[in-house]
Amino acid sequence: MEIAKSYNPKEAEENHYRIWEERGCFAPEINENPDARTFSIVIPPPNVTGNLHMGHALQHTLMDTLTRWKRMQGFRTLFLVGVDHAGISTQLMVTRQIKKDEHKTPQDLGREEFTRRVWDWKNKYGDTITNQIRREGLSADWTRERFTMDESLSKAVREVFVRLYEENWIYRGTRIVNWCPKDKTVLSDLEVKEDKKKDGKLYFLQYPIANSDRKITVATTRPETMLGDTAVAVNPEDERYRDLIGATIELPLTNREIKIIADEYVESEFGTGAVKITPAHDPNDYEIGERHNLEKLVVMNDDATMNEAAGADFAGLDRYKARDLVIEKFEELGLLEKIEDYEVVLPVCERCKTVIEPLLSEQWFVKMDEMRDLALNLMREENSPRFFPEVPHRKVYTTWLENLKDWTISRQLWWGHQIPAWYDEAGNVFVARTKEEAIEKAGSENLTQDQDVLDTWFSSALWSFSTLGWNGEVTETEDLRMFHPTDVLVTGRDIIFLWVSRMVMTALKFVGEKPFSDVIIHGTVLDKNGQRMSKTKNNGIDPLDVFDKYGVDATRMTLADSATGTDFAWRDEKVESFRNFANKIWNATRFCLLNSDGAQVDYSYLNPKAEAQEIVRELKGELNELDEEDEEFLDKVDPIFAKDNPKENLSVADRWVISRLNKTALAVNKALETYQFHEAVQLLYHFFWDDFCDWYIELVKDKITSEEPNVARDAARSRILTIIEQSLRLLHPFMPFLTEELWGKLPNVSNELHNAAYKSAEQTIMLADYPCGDASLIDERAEAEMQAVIDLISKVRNIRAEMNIKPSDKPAIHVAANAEYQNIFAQNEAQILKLARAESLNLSESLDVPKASAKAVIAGAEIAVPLEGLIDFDKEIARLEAQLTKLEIEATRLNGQLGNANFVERAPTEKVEEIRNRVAEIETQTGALKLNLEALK
RNA sequence: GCCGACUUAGCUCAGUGGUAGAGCACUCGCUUCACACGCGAUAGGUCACAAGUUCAAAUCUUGUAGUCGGCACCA
Repeated sequence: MEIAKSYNPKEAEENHYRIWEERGCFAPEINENPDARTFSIVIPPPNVTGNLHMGHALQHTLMDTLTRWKRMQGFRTLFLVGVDHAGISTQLMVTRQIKKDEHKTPQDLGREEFTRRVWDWKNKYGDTITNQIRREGLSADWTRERFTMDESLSKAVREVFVRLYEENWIYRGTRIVNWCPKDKTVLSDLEVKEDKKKDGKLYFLQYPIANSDRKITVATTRPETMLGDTAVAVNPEDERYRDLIGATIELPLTNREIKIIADEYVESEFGTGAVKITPAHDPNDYEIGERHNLEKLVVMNDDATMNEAAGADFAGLDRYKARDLVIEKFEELGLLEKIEDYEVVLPVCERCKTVIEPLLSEQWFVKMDEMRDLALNLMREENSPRFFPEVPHRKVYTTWLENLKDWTISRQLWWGHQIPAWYDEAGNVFVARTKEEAIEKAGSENLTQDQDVLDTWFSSALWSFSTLGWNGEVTETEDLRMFHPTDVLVTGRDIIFLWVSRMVMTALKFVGEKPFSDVIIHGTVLDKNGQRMSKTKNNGIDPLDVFDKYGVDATRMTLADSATGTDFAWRDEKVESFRNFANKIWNATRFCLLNSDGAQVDYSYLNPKAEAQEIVRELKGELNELDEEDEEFLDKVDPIFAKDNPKENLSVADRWVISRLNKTALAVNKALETYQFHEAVQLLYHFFWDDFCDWYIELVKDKITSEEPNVARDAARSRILTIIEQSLRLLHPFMPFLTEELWGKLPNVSNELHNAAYKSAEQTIMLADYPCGDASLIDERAEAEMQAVIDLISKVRNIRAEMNIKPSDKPAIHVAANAEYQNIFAQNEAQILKLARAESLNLSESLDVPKASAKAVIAGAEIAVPLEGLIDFDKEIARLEAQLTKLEIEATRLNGQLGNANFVERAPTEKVEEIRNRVAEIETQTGALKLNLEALK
């Protein structure tokens, strides 16, 4: 067989994905079992404008690993993918492009033409990220791919809006909102981030009191807003100002007069204890304004320039120019008391980083109190969703819900779901699913639709069920019945509020059930210095580059190897080690294939009992009353499993590796059940590399490379191939491409190895049965015996290395042990001689060797390697003393424990017994070492 | 201000009451017929610090220091 010397990921990645998709392997319909349990997962929809980043790669790896694992277990799986329309980002991107190409603004084109252009852009470039997702190997059902602007999903959005409005859970109102003057749209609280500015200033402005020569000083970080002041507030308890309450201020730079009012909100200790109140430009001032019936004077335009209400001197000025001018004028008037340096925290737009302007405006809101209670009750009553890791996310989630404010859902954009509200000429609002319905409600055809669109997250909130066909008109579909609630959501911390919580609320409200059972919150991939990756820092690592350099499988392993929920610093060395692992798997398989004549993949080489059970099943048809015909039945089975049957005739090493394999399979499944991906990765890595490659292959190498065909050789070859086949299946959810590539090269693999649900599908490892591990094949005795052999070989190798014995020199090995251990070593003599590179193995009850021997002790045996003329006595003494010291330190500690009456009395008896045994073992070994040392001195 | 997490080998990280682990890097030795992306053998840690609970603490409790995150406030 031709097989390359090293693994080339590119070829495998290009071929297999296309084939899997073409054959429909990703679609749940591939599962033929009508009673199959289902497993479903929906992707957190990335932005249609987006590019794949490491966070996606991590998230997608975890989702796909779970999906592939469940699929192999025979679940009817759905991994649903799609993208969202990313209102602001997409509109900005297309706006920029039109400006560049045609020197036009969206307004020049008009709404209809502009949205057409956005669709053009989407159709042309919108599949960038989905193609990148294919590259990752995600086993997603592309026939069910969704987009938040799809007709049915849009219909769902309108339906939800109308119903919430009808129940008064959506309302329109005038509030202080977060306004981005660059994007010219309102933003929800969650889309506003903070930016610390060390070089901020606090300005102290003096306001003259009317009919008096007194002044009151207010402190502010935004002097320009004083043009919109409609009061100054002080704390009613503040002695300094008590007599001024109710006094009139002649507001400088304006010809307005404002009052001094008293409000508990003001903290006397802060600043001057007097606060200028600008109800139209500050959320707290707005509250005070409401309490005191203050005028709400808007002095800014939507682009953060001052408007006419700010006065002729200021109208048209940018907010920062206006600030300078206000200060200049105050200085001229002698009313600028001082300017202090002050660290300010500015709210900025998450996307464009422009400083947010709090602005009084009319918007649509979702009232969150009842919505919130739906989610809180679900958590209280069913502890759902379950967060992984539970700490801290469960608490963060519930605390956030408890303090939730109403959600601003309108956006001043053209790209998105236009709000289904129409106005008649009198300004009356009619919320309806369609214009026709609105006309009917209004009794008039002269209606104009609300110009705004809905927050993208409003449509994402419906993702778990709108993607499965729910749109208000259609509320029951086969997909909903089968796949909703989904099983697990995998997402990042930053999206718990924006998306996770809102999906919970809307699913409960509209489908009457939770959207998912479990939520995995994965960690953040940091750069190698532990810094967050960001465009501004330009320290991002492009997953596509990593795929090119190390392969997709190695990248997936690297990502899956991070502890669930924990941030980790990206290290190229780590991907490299998994690239090496992939190559190791490739070469181990290659080696076995180069020696595979006469061999076949056959699970009964690992588990003869399974074959016996299979025969039992087959014979059951003939032997209806099995119990009564035991003797006759056993006669039929026994000859097949006679002692000379190669499937039955297992060596210690065979039983050892089979035990290790099954322990690994059991533990991997257990780890995946609790989303401990890194645990599974570590188990597979160490089983395959350490147990299987470093020991088992080496132990059976002579046998399987034998030129001469015989039953024992072919059995060994079959066994090793079968272990590889099992390992590839175990690894497949993590390393889909490599495992598929190799699996297809093994002799006698076919769709017969598929899970029962996929028997008639074309052969592929992704539909093979996932090994669940067989506890009955765990053989502790074989593991203990094999450990003794490994220890013996390791000690001899150690002696060889320390004593600088040339590889070509083959010393004799003398071992003193009891009959049981002698027997174990005798059974493995050939392997011991080969792996320790020794001439002979001499077993006896006690050692009788020349003084010039290197010695070692292991549990149950003493080892000596005679090294006439080769031994360096000083070095040997140092070696033995090092071993002795190690053991004595341990003995001191353990004897200390045993000497403690409280320990012996209170610790569990097994523990005490264990330590006594260990002390006895150490005594034997130290005794031997001391005698050896004596002999050398 | 409130809540929370983290601190373990040179680096990146596992490890929730019973002998401190991995990968990488380091040191030494190997062109051993699958693999130098390899094989073999070493070395390396007061588990941040302090007190407490316990027969027993990296692990539980409290405090301290440092790092980071979320929320709130920010005149």
